[in-house]
Amino acid sequence: MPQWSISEVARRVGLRASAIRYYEEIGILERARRVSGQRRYDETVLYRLAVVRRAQQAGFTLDEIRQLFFGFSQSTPVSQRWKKIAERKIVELDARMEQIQSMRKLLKKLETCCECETVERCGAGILRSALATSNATQ
Amino acid sequence: MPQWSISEVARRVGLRASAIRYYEEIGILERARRVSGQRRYDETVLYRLAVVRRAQQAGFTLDEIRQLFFGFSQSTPVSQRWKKIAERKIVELDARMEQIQSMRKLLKKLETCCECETVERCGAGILRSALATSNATQ
DNA sequence: CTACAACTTCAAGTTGACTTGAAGGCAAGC
DNA sequence: GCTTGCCTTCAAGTCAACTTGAAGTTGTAG
Repeated sequence: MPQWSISEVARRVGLRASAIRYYEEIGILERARRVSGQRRYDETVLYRLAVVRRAQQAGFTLDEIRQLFFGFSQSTPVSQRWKKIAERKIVELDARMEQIQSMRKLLKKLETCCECETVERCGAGILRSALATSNATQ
Repeated sequence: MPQWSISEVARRVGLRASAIRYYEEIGILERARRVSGQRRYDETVLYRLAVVRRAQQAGFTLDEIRQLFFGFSQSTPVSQRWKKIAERKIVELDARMEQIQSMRKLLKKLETCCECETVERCGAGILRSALATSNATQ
């Protein structure tokens, strides 16, 4: 069983030690055990941080991450609460994907055609398509 | 030709007036003409703000938006510079899409199966898949 | 003339996710 | 015993993207 210091963990996952301390402070990581005052970690922290990173990349806030993944460890097993949050989040993710898709199209179009010193024209297109697909977001 | 006040524009696009002033301040919007000190807009501002919103939803910072869309209006027509930024951005968007996909899968899996009081196990899965698909991001 | 709503500018505050800095603790090497 | 390096805590700073507040201006309605 390896016992890593905070800076070793930081190096392994590509974070700063300060970020890991911060995660502990806000409850994303549980309080690490200490050896003469210093934090010691084993490999489970790597997995936990992998989940955190993925979730962040997908647009979750740290608060949401704590709720979704670490909010109710012992009490609730899978729970309705979790399911609801997850479902809502999946809808959000789908929306984000569409937005990104549409931005990608716009970039591609501007990249190839392009009478695009008039970004306003593209804006008109966006407005039209936004109206066309109904006003989905917000 | 309609001439809107700042709060009318704000209402139409779903922003606060303060946000529109801020956009002018940082150069996302060009300085609006004034009638006795007050800003007046026509419809082109709607298009511009539509582009801005879409870009934001796709994860662009205001700084990037200014560079990409409004950074070099008169000087460069479509320019290499633009193309490079756009290409880089498209790659980024693709990466974001994949991350979101993978998060979606994770949520779905946790939602349906689920021996998931051990989020760490899922973390192990993520780490494996991250290694599998080569360490793409950062 | 006064009141009022809607605007103006400018400075300072807010939120999320950290980082940086100060002041100090502990173990290893010389 | 002293220096060095890595660690600790706690408070304050940073950045983006705005928002809020204060103090003042303008045009209209009564």
